[in-house]
Amino acid sequence: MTAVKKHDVFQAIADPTRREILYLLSDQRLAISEITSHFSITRTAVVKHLTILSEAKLVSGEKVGREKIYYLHAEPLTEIKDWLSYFERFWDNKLSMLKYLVENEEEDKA
Amino acid sequence: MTAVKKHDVFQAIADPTRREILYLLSDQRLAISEITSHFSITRTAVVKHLTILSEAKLVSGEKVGREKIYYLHAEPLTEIKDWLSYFERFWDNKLSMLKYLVENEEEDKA
DNA sequence: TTGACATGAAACCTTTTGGTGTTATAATGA
DNA sequence: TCATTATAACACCAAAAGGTTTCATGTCAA
Repeated sequence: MTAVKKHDVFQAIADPTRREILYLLSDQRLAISEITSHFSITRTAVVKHLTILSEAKLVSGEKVGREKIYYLHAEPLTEIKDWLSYFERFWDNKLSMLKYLVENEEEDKA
Repeated sequence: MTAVKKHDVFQAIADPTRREILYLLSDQRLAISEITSHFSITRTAVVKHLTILSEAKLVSGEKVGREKIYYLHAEPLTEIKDWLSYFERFWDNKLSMLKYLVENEEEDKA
């Protein structure tokens, strides 16, 4: 898919297959063929998804014998969490927002 | 880009321009041309980004006179927050994880 | 009514995505 | 040693992403 460093963590989680891979690796370390067995796509396609996840530093692979074992590295997801935190006030403060609107409405009446 | 409903919220936030648009709209409602003035891309490209954001229900547009005013609708971002919450244990529990590892190491020594 | 402004819509272009298939190489196990 | 297993490394492909340009249409303000 790609050669150099390109994909960031936002792009990495954009694909449902990649999100599923992250979920699989949250429980256990898995070889490429084991990951592939969970999907209906080819091993080659899985490897490309793993490459993108690697570029985003979300997974790492380690060669063990003839297998390559992948494992989760969740820390980069904090970047998304941080980005999200800015927008949290727009749903967390729904009640205070409503309160504010009601108060202003009463001022209009007065 | 697309006609029918296709893009989900994960795809919508994958693009940095779209994330910037969401940020712009968090302060104020803006017309298409006003949004465009913040970027170095054409109005047409901005409209396509707005369409994708609309499909993900993250923004809505309202025609006012000859302008089309867009505004933020942040609630769908909770889907990302919820997804993220599953992985939070992998960075929040770093200290407990370390504690666990140290304890196991001592057991190995014994 | 006439421009200037704001948008809509279509056609087109290039690069990236998400897949496939094939071939080659390395480790395993009987 | 030999067939099997697990990957790596390519080449190839259709469709989607992200842009652009061009032209048409609706609206506001004189």
